[in-house]
This record gives sequence, C-alpha cells and structure tokens, in this order.
Amino acid sequence: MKIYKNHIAEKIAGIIGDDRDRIETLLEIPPSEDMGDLAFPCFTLSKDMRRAPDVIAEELGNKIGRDNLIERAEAAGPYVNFYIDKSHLISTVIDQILSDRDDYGRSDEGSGKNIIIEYSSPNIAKPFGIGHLRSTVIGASLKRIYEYLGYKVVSINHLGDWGTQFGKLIYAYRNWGDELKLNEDPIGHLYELYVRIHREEENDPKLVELTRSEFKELEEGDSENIDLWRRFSDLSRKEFRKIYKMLGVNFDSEKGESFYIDKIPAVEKSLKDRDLLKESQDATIIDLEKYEMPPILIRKSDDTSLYATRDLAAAIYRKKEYNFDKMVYVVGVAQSLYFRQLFKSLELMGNDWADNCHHVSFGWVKLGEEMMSTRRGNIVFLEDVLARTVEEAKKIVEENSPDLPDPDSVAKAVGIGAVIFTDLSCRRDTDIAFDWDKMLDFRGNSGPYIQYSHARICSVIRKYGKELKKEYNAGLLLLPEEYSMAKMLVCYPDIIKKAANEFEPYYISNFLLELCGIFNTYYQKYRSPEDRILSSNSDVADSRVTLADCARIVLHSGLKLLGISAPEMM
RNA sequence: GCGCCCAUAGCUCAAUUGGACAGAGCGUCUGGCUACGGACCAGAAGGUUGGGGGUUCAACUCCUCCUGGGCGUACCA
Repeated sequence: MKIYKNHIAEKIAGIIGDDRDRIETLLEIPPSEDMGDLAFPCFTLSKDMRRAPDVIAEELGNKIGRDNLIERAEAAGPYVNFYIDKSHLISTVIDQILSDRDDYGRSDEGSGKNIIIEYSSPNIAKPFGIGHLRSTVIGASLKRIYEYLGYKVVSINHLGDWGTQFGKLIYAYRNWGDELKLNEDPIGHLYELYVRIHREEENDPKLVELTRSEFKELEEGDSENIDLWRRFSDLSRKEFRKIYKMLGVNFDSEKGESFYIDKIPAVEKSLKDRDLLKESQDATIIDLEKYEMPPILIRKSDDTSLYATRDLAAAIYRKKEYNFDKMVYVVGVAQSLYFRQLFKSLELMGNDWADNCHHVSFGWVKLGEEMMSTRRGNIVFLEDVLARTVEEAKKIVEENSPDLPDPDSVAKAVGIGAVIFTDLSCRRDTDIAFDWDKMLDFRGNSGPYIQYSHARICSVIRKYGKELKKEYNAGLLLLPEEYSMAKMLVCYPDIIKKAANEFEPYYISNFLLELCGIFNTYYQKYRSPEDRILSSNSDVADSRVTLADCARIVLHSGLKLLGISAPEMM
C-alpha cells in the first residue's frame, strides 16, 4: 500500500504545497469499499487554510486526474476518496509475490540490529498451565516476526530455577518426598509437595523459617541442597522440553535465574558505588520514592537474593554478552509495576540503554470468573488441553478425510494450531476466557479455519494439475472479490511491521481471518463452470489460480509467523 | 488507603490510535453441495459502547466524577 500512499501524498502535496510526509500520515483506509481504497480527510487542512473541509475536498477531487496508478479521485463531503487502478494493483502484487515467494513481506529494516526476547520462563517444579502458554506463544511469534524483518533475535527462556520456593521444595521433599513418584511424574509430584508445604505453613508459622533457612543454605552452597535442586531442575527441564517440542518453540538460551547468582556481588558493588542501596527493616532496598514508586528489594533480611537482584544481574550480563539494541520481556501484566522499578533501577545505575527495555505484558487467562493462577490451584494443564484438541482434530479428520496419508500429524497440526491461535487471536492485554467448548470448536474465527482455507486452496491448485505459469492477465481478474483479495495481499507487509512495532501478533491473526473470509466467499459464490476458479475458460483459470496461489503463499507465511503449521490436506 | 488496568450484541473478541453507518465469530432463526473440500458460504434478528458531565468540525477512543470488577502495592516470581 506504501507505493500508493506515497504517490497520492505527492500529488496532494504538489497541489496545496504542503509537506508530503505529513499528508501521507493523514491518509487512511475508508471504512467501506465503495468509498475507494484510500481517503484523505481534509479537516486538518481546513484549519490551516481557514476554509471549509468540503470545499477543499471538492477542489482536490477536481484537480487530481487519473494516471496509471490512480483510476479516479472523488470528493465525498470532507473526504477525498481515491480509487486505485485495479489492474495496476493486481498485477503489481502478483508480480511481487511470485518473485518473492515465501519471502514476501520480508524486509531488512532490522539488519544489523540485535533484539533480545525473553519469554515463557516457567517456574521449575510448577506445572505448565494454559496461562503460561501465552508468554511462550506470544514470544515465539514475536521472535519469528522480528527475524522476518531482518533483526538478529536472541530468544531467552529465563527459567524460574532459583528462589525461596526451592527452600520450601527441599524441605517438603525431605519430609514427604517419594523417590518413585519423583521419577515417574516429576512435576506432578513436586507440585503436590509445593501445595502441601504452602498449606502446612499456614497452620504452622515456624515452618516458614525452616524453609527459608533451607534456601539460605542452598544459596550458600550446601552440597546436599544443591544436589536436590539440580535434580528438580533437570527433571523439570526435561518435562518442559517435551512441551516446547510439541509447540515447535525453541530458545537460543535457557539460562535460568540460577545462572546469575555469582554475578550478583558485582551488581551490588556498582549499586553501592552509586549510593543507591539503603538498609530498611533489616533488608536492603533501592529507594524509589522520588519516582513515586515503592522501593525495590535487593536483599532479604536473611541476606538471600530476590528476583530483582537476579534480574538486574541478568540485564547487565545480557547487555555485555549480546549488546542488544532492544530487549523485551514477555511477562504477565501483574508484573508491570515491578518492571517499571527494574528499568528505573537500571537507569539509576547509569545504564543509558534502560530505555531500550520493554515490558511486553499480556492479560490473564480466566477460568469462569476467576483468574487462573498456580497459587490458587485453579489452573488447566497445557498437556491436557493439547491432548484433547489433538484428539478432537483426529476425530474430525477421520470423519471428513478418511484417506489422508498421515492423519496423526495432521491432527497434531490442527489441534495444536487451534490452541496457539486462541492465544494470538486477541490483543495481548485482553484477558482471555478459557472455555473447553470453544477450545474444541474448530469453526469460525479459529486456527483450523485458516488451516482449512489454506488446504482448500492447495486442493484447488492440485486439481488445476498444470504447472503454475507466471502468465496471468490482470485484465481477466475482474470480480470484486478478486480485487479485495489482491488489496489485502498488498497490505501484508504493512501488517507484519505493525505487529512488530506494537509487539502484537494478533494483527497477523486478524489479517489472516479476513483474508480467508474473502477467499471463502469468492470460492463459494461463483460456482458455474465459467465463473469458478478452475474456469472452463483456460486463460481465466490460469489467472485465477495464480491469484489463489498468492493467497496461499501469504496464508502459509502468516501461519508460520504465528508458529502454526499449514498442512496441505486436512 | 494509594497506583495501574478493564467494562462494546445473549457469549467470546474487533474497531485503521480522534474520523464516514460501531464490525466478526459463537449462539438463535432461515437458506445453500450431481460442481473447486460443508472444519465452508449467504441472509435475518440482536447496540443509547456501564452511567453522568466536559473538550471539538468529529468521542468506543481524550479529561472529570460516579458505579461495578481485576491486578499491584517490602522480604513470592
């Protein structure tokens, strides 16, 4: 769409003698297709020129004539509506996609830039719930999106493998642990112990001190505690790996919190040198009152470290190690105050790059009226969700397409795709309502709907049979849906950039749904031998299949950016 | 108490960041395969955008107050 915006902005600027770029940012896409393809609202001009917007629009409309990009311009009240030359747009986008193929929409705007994305970061010894999935899926998608734009991305799984909870876990395991259970179902057993110690601590406050001292010993290097910790950690990592494999998610680094404990002293020294540390209530803090924030705790009264301590160390380490241009933390919205404190602390330490750190937050997953949380014990396990969606997909596949060569892998692709898509189909900050019925419904606005549309196009191309030639005639693509589709395809690169800028993969999901909507309408509306895609007129068929193939390429690409696979048959 | 966030169709979510008539899916009702895949498509019903006031050419969007909810707010992460 960029070339058209540019072109129109230039024309308008030429007439009124204003700044091109300013005009360009004012251009918008009208709410309905019959109002043209791009619109210029004259309100702001009206202020400068002290004339009624309708009059300006009228004048512009008359002065802008047709050329090979613009078919016509027409005033509509205070707007000037521009109608792009359809044949120009269609052939431009088809040529572009056919030459770029799977790289359509790729760019090099990020080349030479490093970005760190921290995501997933589950806690060792806690089950992977459907709530944790959001960070994983959003982060993994952002990684793909940024790589597509030429950035060098380092993805980090900042595992929660250190902290007070390990004192609890060690204590609980010593007293109630079961070797057999631990090996059979490590996370299940550890979680059971975790829940139990929490309950018991409520009844017996003395336990709190005992578990805290276990952590202190761990942090001081007690070998027995370290052995246990390492075992818990290894077993959990192994379990998580299974989940990541299913989801098709991977990381460049899996350095968890524990990695940074030996880097804490240097951080503390630098904090002390800048006189940022303060003793308060027996603990060590950074006072942030000047910045209207509560203090951030650096050391507890028993002298053990906290997540903030380790996060400061991690940020500084990463800056040294990767020299990132940007670092984003994909972490739930509950932590937003904490990240403001963290970034402010980094800044106070003299790190001018603190500005380049972003908290990419996301909302809760609700179960009924409640927020899902491990602490409350009302979580839905990701493994159960994946198992059920895959099973459901298998049922449907068996019923609808009994002779698929590999039904199991298709069922997996669809079941998992449905789960991933659900998390990416609304804005990050909205809370998601988890609902089994909806999760298992593969119709409507869903991942499988997009996969289905993609498979359908693949099927048409198979039926077409011939080698796809690069020959097509834009003059034969005159149906309104063909133009709408082409127009969407033109916008795909813009959508990717928007998704990256706002850290919102949902823009891509939304775009894909819309594209599928148009294609499916097109597909079903025209059924006569001549009007359908595989038209009896072979020239027309060539052109239509070519356009459909472009849509296929974009659907495939978009799904990939979301981390969802696109089977050719399903 | 203070801070941040949310409230849009019966339900789940959108709305080009202040723009033209607030749109999709599900659910309800009606219709569509001897054809290119019905995990689909077409149509209908469904809204005073939680409520009041304000800012302006224009408010779901910005300001203010109220109501209802969520999260955070020093030794969890």
